[in-house]
Amino acid sequence: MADLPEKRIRNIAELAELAGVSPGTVSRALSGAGLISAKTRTRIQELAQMHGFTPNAMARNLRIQRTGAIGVVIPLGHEVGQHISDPFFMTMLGYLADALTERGYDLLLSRVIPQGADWLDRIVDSGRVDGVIVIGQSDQAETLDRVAARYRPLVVWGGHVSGQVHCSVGSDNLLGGDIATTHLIERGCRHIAFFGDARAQEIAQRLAGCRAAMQRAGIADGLRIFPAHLTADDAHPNIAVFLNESDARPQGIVAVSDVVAMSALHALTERGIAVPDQVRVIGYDDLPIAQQTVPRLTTVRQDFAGGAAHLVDLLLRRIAGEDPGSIVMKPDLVTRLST
Amino acid sequence: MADLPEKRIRNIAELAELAGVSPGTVSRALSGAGLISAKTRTRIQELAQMHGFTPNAMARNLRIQRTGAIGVVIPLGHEVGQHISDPFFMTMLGYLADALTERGYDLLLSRVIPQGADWLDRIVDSGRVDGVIVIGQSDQAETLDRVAARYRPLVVWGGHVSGQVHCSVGSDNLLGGDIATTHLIERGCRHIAFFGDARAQEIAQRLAGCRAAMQRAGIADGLRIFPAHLTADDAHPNIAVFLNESDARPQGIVAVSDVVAMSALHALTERGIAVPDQVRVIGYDDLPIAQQTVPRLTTVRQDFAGGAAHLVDLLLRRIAGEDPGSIVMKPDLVTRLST
DNA sequence: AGTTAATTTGCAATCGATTTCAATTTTTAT
DNA sequence: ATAAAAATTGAAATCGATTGCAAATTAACT
Repeated sequence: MADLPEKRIRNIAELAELAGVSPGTVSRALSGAGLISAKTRTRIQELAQMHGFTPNAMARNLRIQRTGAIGVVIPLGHEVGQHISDPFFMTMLGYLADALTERGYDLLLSRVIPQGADWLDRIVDSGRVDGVIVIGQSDQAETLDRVAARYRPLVVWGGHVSGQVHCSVGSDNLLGGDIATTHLIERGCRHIAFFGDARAQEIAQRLAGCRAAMQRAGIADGLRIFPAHLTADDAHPNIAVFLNESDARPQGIVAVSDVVAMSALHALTERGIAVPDQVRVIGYDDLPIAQQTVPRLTTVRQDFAGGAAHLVDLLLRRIAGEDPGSIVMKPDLVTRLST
Repeated sequence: MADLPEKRIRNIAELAELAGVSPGTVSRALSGAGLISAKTRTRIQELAQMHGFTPNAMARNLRIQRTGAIGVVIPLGHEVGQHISDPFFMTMLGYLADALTERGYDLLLSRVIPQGADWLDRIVDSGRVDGVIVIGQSDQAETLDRVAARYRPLVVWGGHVSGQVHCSVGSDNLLGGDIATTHLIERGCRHIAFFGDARAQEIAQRLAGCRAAMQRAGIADGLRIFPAHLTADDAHPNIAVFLNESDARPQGIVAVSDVVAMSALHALTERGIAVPDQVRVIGYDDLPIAQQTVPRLTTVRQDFAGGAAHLVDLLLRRIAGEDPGSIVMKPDLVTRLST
């Protein structure tokens, strides 16, 4: 009777029959803890293993009323119609996937173009996830606040503003913008260009930090703003146009991300403008690519690993019924060769 | 009776009671098609909308025996212990997410370090997905074949070898390696270095193409191989070491990805070696960053958008019971300034 | 109007695992 | 050896939506 083609076990009841016990006992044996004798437990577990049987996840989910999955949402926001190729998302997603897997959750990915009022409601009410992490606030602060008011297991990667309803984890963007700008000022820049689309909340905060630093240095009117988009393909030509138009070329550029900074570096190099000698460039994020640019990029570092861990931690605590507040982390300056 | 705080509708039965019909009727009304009169259908749909009711997805899944989710697996393979920051994955993931969403499926993301024999079995048998897409074969061809033999809704992004059991979509890596190498040869290179870890199947194929091209040109012994890892952070220092050690500096570098090419560019630039004048560099993939390097990167283009569409298409056809074969796409040469 | 055909609707079984409560077995103590 | 306590096991209800079949309603046709 060695290994005849035994018929496949499809559910707990069949395994129970095979083992000569009740379905309830099999359930207890396979679901880890529970009141059951050690011998039957191991006997049934071995039987299950031998038949390659795994209890049906859907039935389990229905019964215990949880899906075991967390929705991770990447809103394309003000970038409508563009593909996100930013390594930022992959970096964040990677850390989140690790943190969630470690806690026994699956990751359900949604990329959405937030339009209409109910893009987030649809995800939250889908009944397919136990909680939702939104990566980036984009220009959707109201929507986030509205949904957060009625749906508790929701956390957002992004900045914090006073009075905000939703729970967020992110670095201090105001401080980050300030750090970047102050660094350029210390390097002697008095005309500075800010590259970034301030419609997104986090970016507006960085711009505010930038303004504050300029003001403090008494050179508030040395600031020019260029609303660069975030995608690499898009940023570059626009930046080229900007550098051509620009009557007074800036001495320093505060870029809203490493990707935008990279575009700027590229546009500058192409024109034969030396970095950092003629123009200094500072990025934001400190993604792996920041070490690969020529020259290597000075940037404001965000702790993604820590941030992802916090996101997951806060979310699980919210699922458990607690009500933890937002977290604001301090960004660091990483000095390399572009300034 | 305007909008009193009506008690929340939790399931189809409650809605049915409220509407004065049976649960079955409500189900038919909400699930689109079915035998039901137009009036009751709209009446019940409006009622549902007004109460913000969505039928429970888990119960539905259990009953109709499908999850509505597709598992997308990123195996870290021979890159054990490293974080994948390669924009390649985000690019692919983005296209897949779009294609799946369009077809009404969710995307369940898993990043796994393939170890032990059953990493893929666990995902496939989890009962949480209706099918699985694996991004990249890494060095796991046997595992993929073994699982594919028993689990039909499985497709893999990667190369095709004759006799392969699993269904794959990818570009012709042999041809791609050949194209890249031939291009360098045409530019006058006779000493060529291949940067890539040939333990991964796809990369081994590219290397074979590279060899073939060298052979054809009668310069088979001008090839040196450097097993660069794929992650940007890792590649660079190793490449630096290689360039130092290398007794005879290559005239051309075939990099296994744009990210590795970028590292090579960086290492070369840092040493003051001019690209393309002293060393020519060609990448692979044609990711957005290939246009952002200095100098802009010549590369072998893979059609990710088309590939993702094919992956999803083949998978859904397999789920439907068909048995479509693998797809091999032709890669293109994109000539820019690094060669 | 009367009869048959065509639509709608309701009833109840079903998907598969979990879990309460009661019944049974085993263990412990006297 | 016997009673009481503790530990296992089984029976059956439950999670919430779907769907085959039968009943009831409406439409169609002569």
